[in-house]
Amino acid sequence: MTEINYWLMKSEPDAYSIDTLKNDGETLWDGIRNYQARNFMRNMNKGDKVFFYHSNCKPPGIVGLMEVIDLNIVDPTQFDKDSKYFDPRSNPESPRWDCVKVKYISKSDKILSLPELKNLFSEDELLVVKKGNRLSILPVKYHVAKILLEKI
DNA sequence: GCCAACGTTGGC
DNA sequence: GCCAACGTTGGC
Repeated sequence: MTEINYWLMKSEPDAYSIDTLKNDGETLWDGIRNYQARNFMRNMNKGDKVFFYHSNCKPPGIVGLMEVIDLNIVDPTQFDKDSKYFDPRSNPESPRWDCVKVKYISKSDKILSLPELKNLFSEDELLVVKKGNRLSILPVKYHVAKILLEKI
């Protein structure tokens, strides 16, 4: 019996938006080049739910929900010289970066904006409301996730 | 192992 | 555009 956990993953809508995911159906969450964020992905299980967060836009906030459907996938962009995520220090024998595959579940009727999230949760409850937090993948506590699921 | 310089993220 | 936060790099 594998535990279902909850996460939040950020993407700039100009780069990859909830609408793009809705259209694609599923996608590889590649291009993560931060060890902490990568390690969170390594802790994911199939069936985990992920809140999709639009960052670096107005307003930033949660815009939908997705689900983890595949694990431990070698990130192909690290070997692609034409990719902005190319990593010359990674090699195929021991890939440095991996990722998960997610599928679209739902898009919110209305964005749950960062100011609203700050009203609902403290920094300790939900890391994304913490000032200066740059991590693009964050765990979400169960009791927080339950509240979020009712609001998106 | 320390730390200064530098780069990136992302809200405002 | 500014800047706070903080990860990464490289010299020593």
